[in-house]
Amino acid sequence: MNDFIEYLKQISEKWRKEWERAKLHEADVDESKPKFFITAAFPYPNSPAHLGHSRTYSITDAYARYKRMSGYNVLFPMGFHYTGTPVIAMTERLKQAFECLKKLGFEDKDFVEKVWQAKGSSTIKDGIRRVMEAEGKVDEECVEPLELLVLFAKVFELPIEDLRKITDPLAMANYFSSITEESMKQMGYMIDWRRKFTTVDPDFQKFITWQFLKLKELGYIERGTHPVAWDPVYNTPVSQHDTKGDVEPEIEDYDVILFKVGDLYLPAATLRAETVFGATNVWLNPDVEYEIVEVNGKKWVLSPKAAYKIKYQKDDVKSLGKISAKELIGKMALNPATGKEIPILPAKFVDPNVATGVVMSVPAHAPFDYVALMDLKQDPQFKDLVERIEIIPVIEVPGLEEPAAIKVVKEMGIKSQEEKEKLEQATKEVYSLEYRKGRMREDVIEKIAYGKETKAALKVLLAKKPVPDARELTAEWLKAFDMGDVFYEIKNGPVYSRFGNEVVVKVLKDQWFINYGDPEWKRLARKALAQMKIIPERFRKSFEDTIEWLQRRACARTRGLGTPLPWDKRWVIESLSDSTIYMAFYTVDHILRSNNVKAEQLEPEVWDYILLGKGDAKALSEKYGIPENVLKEARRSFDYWYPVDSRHSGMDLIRNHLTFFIFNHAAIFPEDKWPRQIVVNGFVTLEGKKMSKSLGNIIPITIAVKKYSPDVVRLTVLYSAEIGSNADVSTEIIERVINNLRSVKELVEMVKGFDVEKPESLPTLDAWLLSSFVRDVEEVTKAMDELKIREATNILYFVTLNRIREYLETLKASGRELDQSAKWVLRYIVERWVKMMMPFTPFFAEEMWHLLGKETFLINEPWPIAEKELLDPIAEASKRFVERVIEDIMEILKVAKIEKPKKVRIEVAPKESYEMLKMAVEYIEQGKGMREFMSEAVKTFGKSKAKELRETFQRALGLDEVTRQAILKGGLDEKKVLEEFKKYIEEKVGAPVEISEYSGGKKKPSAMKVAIYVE
RNA sequence: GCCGGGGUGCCCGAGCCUGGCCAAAGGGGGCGGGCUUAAGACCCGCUGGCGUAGGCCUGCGUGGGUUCAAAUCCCACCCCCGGCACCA
Repeated sequence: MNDFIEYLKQISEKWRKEWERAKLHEADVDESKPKFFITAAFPYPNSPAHLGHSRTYSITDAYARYKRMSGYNVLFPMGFHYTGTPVIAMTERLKQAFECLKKLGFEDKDFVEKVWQAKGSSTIKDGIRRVMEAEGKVDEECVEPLELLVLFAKVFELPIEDLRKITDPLAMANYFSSITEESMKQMGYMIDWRRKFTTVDPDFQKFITWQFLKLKELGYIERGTHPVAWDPVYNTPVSQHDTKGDVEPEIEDYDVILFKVGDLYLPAATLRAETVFGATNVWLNPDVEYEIVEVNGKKWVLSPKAAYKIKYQKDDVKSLGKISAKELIGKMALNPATGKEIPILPAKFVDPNVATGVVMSVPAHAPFDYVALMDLKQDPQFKDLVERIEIIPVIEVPGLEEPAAIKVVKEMGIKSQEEKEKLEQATKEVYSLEYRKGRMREDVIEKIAYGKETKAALKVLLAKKPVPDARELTAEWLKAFDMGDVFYEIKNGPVYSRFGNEVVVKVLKDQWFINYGDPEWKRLARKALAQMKIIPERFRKSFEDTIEWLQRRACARTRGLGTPLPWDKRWVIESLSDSTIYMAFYTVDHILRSNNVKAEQLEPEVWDYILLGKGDAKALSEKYGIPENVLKEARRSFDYWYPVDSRHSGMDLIRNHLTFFIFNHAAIFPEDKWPRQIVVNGFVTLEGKKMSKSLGNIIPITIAVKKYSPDVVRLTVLYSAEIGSNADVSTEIIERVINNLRSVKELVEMVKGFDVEKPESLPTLDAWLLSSFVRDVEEVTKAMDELKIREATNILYFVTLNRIREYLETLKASGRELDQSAKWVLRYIVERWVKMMMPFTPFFAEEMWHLLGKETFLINEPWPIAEKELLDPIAEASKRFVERVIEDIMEILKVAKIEKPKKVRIEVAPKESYEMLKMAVEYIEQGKGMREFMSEAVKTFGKSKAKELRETFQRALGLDEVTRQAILKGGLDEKKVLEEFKKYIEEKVGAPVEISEYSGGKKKPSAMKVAIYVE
């Protein structure tokens, strides 16, 4: 096995050189051919590319190669995404790692080795902790940065000397992009590397500048106040690609309701403002030292965490000191909604880390509150207070007598607030029930302490209203008289930025946004999507939902590499915003660069000309000093290659990048330049497990290639799963792939010397093989058109291979040699078969092609055509028929317990039986039923045959399509076929076989169903 | 609750779009045999039940339906997974 892998690696290096020398992957404008522009999402060079990347790129490449062989002029380019936090955060962590080593006095290589040993089968972090403990140098802050160092050194096998050199972003990006580029070349991707660029190249930045000026001109850029997820240390907004674990931070707004106590306010945070009418008390966590903070001129009591968070959300926040919860508990607070005084009580379930750390208590509708109150009844200090509390139901649900919270708590048998899990489940139930079916009770309003006018107004607004409406109204009403406010919280928190800091919500005053919420823009995006092909189609809905869901999106950062915002250079355009139409850049950059066009010359007007065809080349040439022909060539190139015909990426990018891609194209380009197709693929898992940094089970492409060869890696990821689902790479599949490639090679070596004329006619066996192969060609082609790559590879590397093996075995068992016919058929098939392997295992296919004596580059050969005239349903049906006869004989032997048969006699049906069957098939093919068939057939064959006719029709119904075709074409001469395969049958059955016409025995054969006698 | 995916034999997993070569590909595991001093690798056979003649029965989440014929099409339901909504 190792020898074979060595062989595969060797041929891959050989052909890589040959291809590069021949500039085989460079694509230029060629008006004589239809073009196909295919792109895959470019990577962030913050680590070397791994198997997960290789899936997207291998799919893209296989498709590119298929299209090229199908007659298209195919352009497949690649670049590198240097922008933003992904790269910079990695350098920060690496820097920290080296500082940690120094601080803790570890020697780098020695440390890494020790960790790797200590790790065992657990996580890298555990390994680090073990080593730290063993050496008595524990520093939790250092665990994470050091994890990265170990990952790079051991999993990615990068020399530590190299790592020391790449602690600034540009150096790191350059280093990893060159490794990734090399691995892509090793994998044989058909990339036109002349067009490579990075997102910090000056000319690219000018292109992005143009794009943003366009967006601004169109009114899609806004400046405004908006809550954003924020790294409080690095002072920069964060989104999915800026967080650890790529979590999109979600912002949730709590309504804050101010309960007055003396000159202080308790800001209770709630998601259910409408229940304030049923608030019976306010909860504080008795163990927390609260802080008094001045917000908008009022003194709010907040948990320490909330006091910290609110500084990012409000102006003029002043800390005024501390107050322990105990000082407030027992006092009365004013419920602003009802005008009634309610007590402040202690509750441990109140989490000071969530929202304000102050909660209002609505026992009728919140299980936590209800249970906490019941608990308090046991407390002598609060017993009296609690017993005076009257539970006030605010919401009614049809069919429910009791308030929902109480009912659910009773049903679930919850006894104390310690039963957190149960309570959370109860809460879920109550809320979803009341949200969907609940309405505000009329009597709620009666109980409030305000005057007639207020009551009347509230009654009109709230009584009998559905919960969602009432919620909004209540919150608005409270805000209107300064008793309500908003507090933002990270909903899926805690979320950490890539720098390692806990993300907070910041209300940004002058942030720049792209407004994907613009209705006109949304309309264009919908239209663009509607015209686009989405593969697999079932993801279309996700795109539609994302288009609807997208709103304003912060598009600038204060940190990281990238293009400054053209009108406000303090900001850098963030990574998901500068990568939406960059495919256009590939169509022209090598032209501009090879003609020495400088970034300074690439002013917006120039881009207007190149990308939109606006303006006059001659005038622009004079103005900016770019030769006119260069401008024209760039314009022509863009116009030729654009739009993008197929865009490839992983499915995690649907909700951001891919949808932004649609939006931005729709905004900037005319309709005929909108993308044509998006192809989305799933992830790669290893032996059923997600690849993860912490486990260190990531396989970089470079290492996989070293271990298994490029073709094996490619075929494995391509074959593992169909495009839309996750692909599991396992040694099991890898081994099968290797074995099959080896078998293919053996066949090619056998066939390479076959050089014979096409024979006059083919034996049935050969005609069967040939015909089946033609069907394979047809199916593989169809599968590739639909990007069913698993299906295509399955047919080629497994089905076809097995059939050829079967053919050879049958040939041998029939006592035939590799005669002219066999040689011709095998040669015919193997040549085309090898061709079709080009998209999936290009190096291997190329080598096989040349083994066959060919001298052209296979990628320049046309994709095989399924030659329909070679289809032979009679041969296919005959082969099946023979197999069926053998099966039947074996079955008889088994059932009759005959171990060593002396002789097998087969009798075939008389002609008449065939005529009946043919007639039956004709009727079935015309969609006619048994009744029609019988009435006509009885006339032809006579009434005495009625029973046989009925049976024939039944049998015909069960026949497969190919056999039916064969019968319509005249059917098979069963006797002849059996004679032809006699030796083979004898070999299989282990006894001499005798074939004859029906001789009137007790078993009556019929068409396609022989009579068998075993002696 | 909404949207999407899924439930297949001891296990994994294809098939379902386009109904019939489907007792259901391919693996894995198990059993038996070959090769070998032996193990491993490799090769062959068996692996739902019954059956002394190629047959019958049961079967692809559950229950119905369409059809000459359903794993495949339609309806309803149950369960699992992902996303969203919702939830102190």
